[in-house]
Amino acid sequence: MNWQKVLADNGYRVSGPRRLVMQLLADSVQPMTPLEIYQALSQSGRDLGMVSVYRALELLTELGLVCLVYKPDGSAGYVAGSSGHHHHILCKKCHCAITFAGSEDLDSLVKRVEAETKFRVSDHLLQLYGICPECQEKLVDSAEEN
Amino acid sequence: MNWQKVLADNGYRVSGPRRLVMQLLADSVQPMTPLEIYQALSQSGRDLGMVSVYRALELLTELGLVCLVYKPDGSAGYVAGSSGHHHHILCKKCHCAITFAGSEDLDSLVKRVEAETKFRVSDHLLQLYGICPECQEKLVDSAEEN
DNA sequence: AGCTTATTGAAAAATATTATCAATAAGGTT
DNA sequence: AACCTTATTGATAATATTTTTCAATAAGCT
Repeated sequence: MNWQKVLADNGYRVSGPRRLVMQLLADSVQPMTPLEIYQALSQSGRDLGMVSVYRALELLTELGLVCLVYKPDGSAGYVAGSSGHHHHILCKKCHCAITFAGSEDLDSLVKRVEAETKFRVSDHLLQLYGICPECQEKLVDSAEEN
Repeated sequence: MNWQKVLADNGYRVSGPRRLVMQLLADSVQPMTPLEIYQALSQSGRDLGMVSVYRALELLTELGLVCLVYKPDGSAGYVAGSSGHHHHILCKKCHCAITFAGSEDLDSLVKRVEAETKFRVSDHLLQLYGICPECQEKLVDSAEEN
């Protein structure tokens, strides 16, 4: 199911700005803020308003086509989102973000916390932070130079 | 280890605004935004500047005395933080937030993701969402009325 | 009580986000 | 392929949020 179809099936048009934002995020390995998105598109000659970036992001997020992720410093950015239950892992070095599938791995934790707190858990926010394979390589290389 | 001591031990003074913000958050069951904190304190007669709220929050967060949590709608708020490795669970009804201890529950998930992605994981962001015991009660009560 | 200097608060500046509304363009229809 | 309907855009203005600046204040030491 491609993103154009998701838009169409929900009664939305595949407009220029939406296409630009979606494609940019799909091509980017790093989460981007609204301003970064606007600047990247402007600089590559696309003419669109900041407002359209906000609106496109809002809609695409609502439809699950992009996700809001939190960087290690607490600031937020958008990434193209895969379908299904998933989470993100972010590299602290190069700031790339990739997804991993959600699974029943959290079940035992959720059960424990429900017992402890008497909450009924319905949902969660989970992100991992670390160093991506490429940046691990670079760290090894620079260590060898010494 | 009380919060005054943490401030002092790190070379900071226990000032009026810092005390007000810290005590307000300690008494609040819900995460609060800087603006909400400022308004709550102003309305209860305390005279302090918005800027001081921002500065106090920045410092207290840095020292681990308060935590930034993300509400279900994606907006953020501050809560008084307990010490040690912990996470938060938020109620979708009344928006109260309480902490639960972190543990090795995530280990198997982290191992799986490291194997899948070749990332080296160092850190994580985890929050749970659900319905707190009190709100579960209320839901039952209101159902009985019908 | 006095001294030193971290901290505050008011005001202004810089950023970020949202609302308004006429002009435009997407996608169906002929 | 031209036309019509209306969702969507973009320019501008209005709001809201966060940061900077710097003289005045007060926390904590002596």
